[in-house]
Amino acid sequence: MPEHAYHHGDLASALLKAAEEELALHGIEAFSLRAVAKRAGVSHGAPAHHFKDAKGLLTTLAARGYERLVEAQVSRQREADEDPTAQCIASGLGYLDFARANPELFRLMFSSDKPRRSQDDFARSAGTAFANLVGDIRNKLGSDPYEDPVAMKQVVASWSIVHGLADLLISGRLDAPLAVVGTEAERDEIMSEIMLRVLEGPGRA
Amino acid sequence: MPEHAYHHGDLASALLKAAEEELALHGIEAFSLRAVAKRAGVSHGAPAHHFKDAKGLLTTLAARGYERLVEAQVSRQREADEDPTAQCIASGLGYLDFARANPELFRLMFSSDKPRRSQDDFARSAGTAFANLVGDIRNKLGSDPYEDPVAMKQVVASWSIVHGLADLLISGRLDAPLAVVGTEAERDEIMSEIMLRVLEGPGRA
DNA sequence: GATCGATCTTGACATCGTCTAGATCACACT
DNA sequence: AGTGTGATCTAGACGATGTCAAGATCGATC
Repeated sequence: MPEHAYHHGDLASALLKAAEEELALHGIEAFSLRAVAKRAGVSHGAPAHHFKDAKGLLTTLAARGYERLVEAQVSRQREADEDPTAQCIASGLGYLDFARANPELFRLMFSSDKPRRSQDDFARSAGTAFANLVGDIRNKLGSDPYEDPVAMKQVVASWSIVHGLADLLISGRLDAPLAVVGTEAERDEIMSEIMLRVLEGPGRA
Repeated sequence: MPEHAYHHGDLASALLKAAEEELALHGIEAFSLRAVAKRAGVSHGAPAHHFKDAKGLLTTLAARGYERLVEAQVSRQREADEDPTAQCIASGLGYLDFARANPELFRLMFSSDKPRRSQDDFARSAGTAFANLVGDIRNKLGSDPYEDPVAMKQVVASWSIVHGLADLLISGRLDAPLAVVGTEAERDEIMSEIMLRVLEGPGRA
């Protein structure tokens, strides 16, 4: 394999890899397409042939992110009890795992308008991630959220508590409040208990 | 008052006003300092004398945002029952009001690293907002979160559910799930019930 | 073995944030 | 009252950015 093949062979994935490294290093707000090209060892105009523009590249990167988000959730679910409630909690913990491991990618996926949400790969990946959440809630409640408004409200509530925890966590805003927490297991325990409050549904009060 | 005074008189606040308009129009990711200067009717170099750089301007803008966030919360609290739990709910609804009314400013405040969080005005304003939350929880639980870990956990949980709802709301991700919701009162009712689950603390399950 | 399309390079352009030097004005001091 | 001094704003420059257009290079196919 020549050191500098004119045709890279698999520049698309090389660019995605370089883009993620750049993203993790400098964040979405300092993201530079030219820096990505340089990191991949190609000229600044090369990416245009594989991704229409910077948004195209970032959209696909975000789409891959949703796939890995689901993987992180499923990974937790495999280790958890098969009880529907435990599965929901595990899914939430996986969501937090992913956010903590890939904070800038998480921001790109949820708090940026660079990705084109209507683009095929993004819509599909984000769609399956949401479908999984809906499925978990259906398993727990025994009713389809698309038919039962109460179940859909549970979807909204569950997503919101997990997403809120994730977003505040990666922005460092829970550092001080959670300063006491020592081990990771302790943190998981706290997060689980908080998510459980929402999962238990409307209180009797 | 001359049409074009060489010395503007109050350029600092004129720039903040122009910056907020630009922010609301194009979002933080397409924010341009030169566009702000043009909107304020001054040269592109003028802002530098009042704010060190773009981050300086955006930091102060975010700081003002926190003050208005608190105002929105207090406004809801005044209309609510004086019961501590109702006050917490009202504060959350004010948080949602603010996010929906100023989505891009909200993003700047919580999901951007442009603001310098250590800058005086930002730290102070954000600190007050957080202190209010801590105060509301203390009123409800009767114990100081800074001394009682259980109360601090309640702070984390309450902030997270409200913030998660707000962030997902302004990104449009709850549009489909909440499509059924008709009136604003209905939406408030749903949001209140969800927040109440977290406020009621650990379930008995 | 020539051709054609896909891939990549190179250079150009407008726009961006920031720096510097200079113009202009308000205000205080003599 | 006149002067100058500092604060305020303008104007031009620089490097960096995303995107576009034109050209060079390679692989595959006929």
